[in-house]
Amino acid sequence: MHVFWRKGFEGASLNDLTAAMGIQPASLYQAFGNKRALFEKALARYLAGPVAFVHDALGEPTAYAVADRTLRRTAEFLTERRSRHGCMTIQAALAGGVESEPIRKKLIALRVKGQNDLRQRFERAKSEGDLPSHADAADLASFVTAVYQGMTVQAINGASREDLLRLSDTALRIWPK
Amino acid sequence: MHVFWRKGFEGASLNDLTAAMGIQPASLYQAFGNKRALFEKALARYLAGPVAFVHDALGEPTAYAVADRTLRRTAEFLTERRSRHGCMTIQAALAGGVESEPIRKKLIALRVKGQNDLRQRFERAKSEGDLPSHADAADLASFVTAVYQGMTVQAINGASREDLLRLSDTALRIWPK
DNA sequence: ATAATTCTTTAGCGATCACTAAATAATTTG
DNA sequence: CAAATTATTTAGTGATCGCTAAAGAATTAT
Repeated sequence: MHVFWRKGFEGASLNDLTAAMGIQPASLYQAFGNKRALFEKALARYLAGPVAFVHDALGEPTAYAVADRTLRRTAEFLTERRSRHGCMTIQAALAGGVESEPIRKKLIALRVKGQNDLRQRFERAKSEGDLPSHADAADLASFVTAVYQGMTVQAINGASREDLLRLSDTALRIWPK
Repeated sequence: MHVFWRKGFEGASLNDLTAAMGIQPASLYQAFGNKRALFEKALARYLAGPVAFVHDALGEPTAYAVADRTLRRTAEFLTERRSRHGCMTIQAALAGGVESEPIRKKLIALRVKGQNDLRQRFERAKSEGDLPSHADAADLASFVTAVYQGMTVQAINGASREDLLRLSDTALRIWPK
């Protein structure tokens, strides 16, 4: 997971992977089938572990709390030592050759799903009167997601935790009252 | 430029490049030296052409107009057919192996510079009374940049021009008056 | 026109890519 | 315990990677 996280799908060679796992190529293939299947296992582990907070944040009581918690935790997460090189779902395969296209499509679906989850949560917030009726759930979801994604790039650029937390605060100033 | 733009630095093979240019590998090396030098030429052309509007927008008379123009033109740019696969400065080399590290560093420097240019423009706006004194130029620059970067990811995800223009509008609601 | 120079092609370099057959070692089963 | 199964290592596969020497073709300079 860490090798794919740092180097991306194409950038992580089998040599990198087997060295990190302390096994030989044939063992890797016997256990996982191929590089893509291994990546998907690693991705599942990544989603269930390091970035589970994104899903957890949906449980906050209000839409604002959801957005606030998501962005704040993201800022903290991206400035942990292990994730200074960004978010795996974004940078593991943004661009690449044809052989990584299935991976790119999978990551796109994942990102779209995250944005949809947020939209649905905000729609619920509207029906609960927690967001004003003039607020647009899809727009807010797109916005929070964009800030989240921009944070990843800026973390790779070397931004500090304070930088990203301030970015989070700035972004939340748009919140409809 | 288009091959690197679509596939990234590592994802673009010499075969892809020579095929697109209609020449043989040895001609490419005689003309450019190596793959990295060719990438840097293509990157320079990209900056001077397709995304020159980012620099141009700094010439707008007010800070708000700068931000508005930047985000709006970005939304339009990212939904042109040729750039549906994102912005080259972001996705050409976010992650990768050690051999692409100089490219990644170059792109990081470029993104940081863009953010700095924006910050300086906003500082000028403060001194011109065009932004309130309580506004933080660095925070606004980080914010506009993050939205710009998030837009790129969402364009790759398949967002429509209307989606991105609404995102631009939503983001500008934070603007300090 | 001839010589010098530049560019392009042909052909192939060593290295690394993802991946695997066959043999060996370890473990589990009866 | 022996037999069957599973896992690991050894040693390599063909394909592709970025790149280049040498020869031929085109262009430029004299």
